[in-house]
Amino acid sequence: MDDQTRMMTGLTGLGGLQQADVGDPDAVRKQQSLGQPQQDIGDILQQIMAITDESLDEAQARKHALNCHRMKPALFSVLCEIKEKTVLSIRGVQEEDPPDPQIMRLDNMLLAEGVSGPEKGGGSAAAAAAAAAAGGSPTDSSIEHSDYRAKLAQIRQIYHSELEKYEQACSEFTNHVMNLLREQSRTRPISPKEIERMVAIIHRKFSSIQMQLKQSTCEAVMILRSRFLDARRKRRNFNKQATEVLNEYFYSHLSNPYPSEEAKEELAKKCGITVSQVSNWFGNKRIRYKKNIGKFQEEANLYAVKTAVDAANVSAQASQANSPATPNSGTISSISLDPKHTTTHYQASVPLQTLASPHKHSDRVV
DNA sequence: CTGTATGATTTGCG
DNA sequence: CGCAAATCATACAG
Repeated sequence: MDDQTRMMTGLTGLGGLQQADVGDPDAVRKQQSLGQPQQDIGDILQQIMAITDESLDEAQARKHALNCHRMKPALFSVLCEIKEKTVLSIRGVQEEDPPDPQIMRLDNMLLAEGVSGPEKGGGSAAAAAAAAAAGGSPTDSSIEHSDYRAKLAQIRQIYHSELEKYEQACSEFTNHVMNLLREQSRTRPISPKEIERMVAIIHRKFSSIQMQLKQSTCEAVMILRSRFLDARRKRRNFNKQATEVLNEYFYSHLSNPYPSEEAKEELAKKCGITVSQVSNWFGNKRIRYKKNIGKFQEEANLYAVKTAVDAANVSAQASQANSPATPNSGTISSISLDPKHTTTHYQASVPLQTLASPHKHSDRVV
């Protein structure tokens, strides 16, 4: 590597150890017997350089010979020292670790989508995460579309298994490299810092791979999401019975067609739809009714009759013929918009009718 | 294919 | 956050 050559030149430069009689294998023995350290060192270095050109067996033998050389420990320590310095300087130069904003964004998104969060956290966790992530995704907390969930779960599973795979591969590889380096450190000067650096490099590489994984997971989620939204736009009409139930409620509460949360839940259950669908329905219904009451006249009469029949069935309280007040009794109405009108009286303060229509109580009175 | 009905979404307000 | 209003995009009837 780069370090190695630098180290070598550094060393030779340091000691001025260039030798004339290089390349002669027999030189070692001659020099050894002569006991000239400088020559020794130069020669040893030369031999080290030459090792790559030798056959494996020869190289092995040479290596062993060098290892047993009496100068070896000293030379080794010098090399280590130099290496330490170079590695340190390299480290100093290229050590910067800014928390990548890109990866942070990906993390946040995955968390918000409930992909990387706690297992099967459910809508609440996802919503909370979304809220925390400030992204403010319009996550409907009551998404019950199992398709979407199933696919999201699938993505999550793939994501996690891949992540695990990478993590495992990373640690395996790191271990491998560390073992290798440790092994080599007996014959080659390797400082702990260098190992550390190597590990850091490996981790960086692997985390970049992980980022790619996160990126593509995000993309998959986005695609799924958009497709899901499209699918939601591909609406299906509610079945007849559901609209009937809804209409019944609407027209029997025409004076105050704002079902409470509980009422919505009940309606949703009865109709086999979600609470937000109930809310949508009432929102649409109110606005459309108000916009063109005439158009709904027939419908209104129809359900008014229905309600009247029901009311008659339930109780013979003729005293309040005016108010069809729901079977579940009046506790709810006080919650909604107009606290003032709790004091019995007529339903004069009706938002719908006040806004739109010349008061036509007649249709409601049956 | 066209017009209407209708569920869902967006926008803006309090 | 719940609602009104406007709007979108499809379903459905003719």
